[in-house]
Amino acid sequence: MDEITTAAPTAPCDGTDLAFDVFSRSCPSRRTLENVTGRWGSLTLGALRESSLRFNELRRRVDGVSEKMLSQTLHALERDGLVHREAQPTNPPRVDYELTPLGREVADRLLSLIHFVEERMPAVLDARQSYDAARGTL
Amino acid sequence: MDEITTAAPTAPCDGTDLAFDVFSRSCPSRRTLENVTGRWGSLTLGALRESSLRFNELRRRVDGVSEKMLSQTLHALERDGLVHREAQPTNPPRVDYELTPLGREVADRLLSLIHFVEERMPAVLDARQSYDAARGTL
DNA sequence: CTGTATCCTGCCGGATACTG
DNA sequence: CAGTATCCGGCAGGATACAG
Repeated sequence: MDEITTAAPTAPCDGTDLAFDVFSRSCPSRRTLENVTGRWGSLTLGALRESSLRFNELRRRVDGVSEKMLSQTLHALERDGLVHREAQPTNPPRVDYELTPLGREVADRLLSLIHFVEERMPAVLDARQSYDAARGTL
Repeated sequence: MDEITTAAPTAPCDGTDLAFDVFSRSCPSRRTLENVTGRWGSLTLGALRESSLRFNELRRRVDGVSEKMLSQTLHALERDGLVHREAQPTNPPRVDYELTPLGREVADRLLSLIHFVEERMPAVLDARQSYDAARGTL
């Protein structure tokens, strides 16, 4: 079933008292951070912050995601307690995905970042031009 | 040189007036978001927010990153105008990396997310146990 | 509609060696 | 120290087919 099993070896983290320091390899928080900030995780959480959505609504909103990756992403986020899956046993089946309270707090911080990046894209694009121009004339 | 050249095809984004909507494929902001939130990008920005660092200091701080990936990550972030590279022509060479003002604003939002995730890891770990337990008994 | 199972490929990224 | 060049294995992830 192609899991994203975390499999922290034995030690949760380093011997420090910063219990979940994401900077150390083999700390479970790093994996969660990757689930959250990853290519599809960030967009999925962002989309769900706006409203709860069904599977195919999500697929359309997160432009470019495949069925497989969306399914995988949702499972990982559900497992981490950030997304709640609400299945209605109707026919045809209807499944809604919504953020948990914890997921909402994560998504808020994520969206703050996302919106900031979108807002400042002109500056980023300028920086790229300067950088590429400087490179070109070397 | 194994670039991370963005190469937006022609259209910057979708035909919408949301100029840089990260949710649409082939919008440059999505690539920048990936540079920022990616596996190594997020940790690199997080580390540099605390203090400016030299190449090998960064390598040690961002536990697990290879020379190649750190180099690549730094180039991408520098190109996007988030990181400034200060090389001193001494011998042995000394190069310091520091955030630009824009990079600092991005890193602040990123660290808000990172710290929140670290802080809530116990809840995440609990959620995982419940999820896995429920799966196991199916 | 909401997914899972399978196959297959590209490229991510680690290891290693080398340069200034 | 601060990187670049090269090789190459593994896995992310897309396409497709199928199931409930």
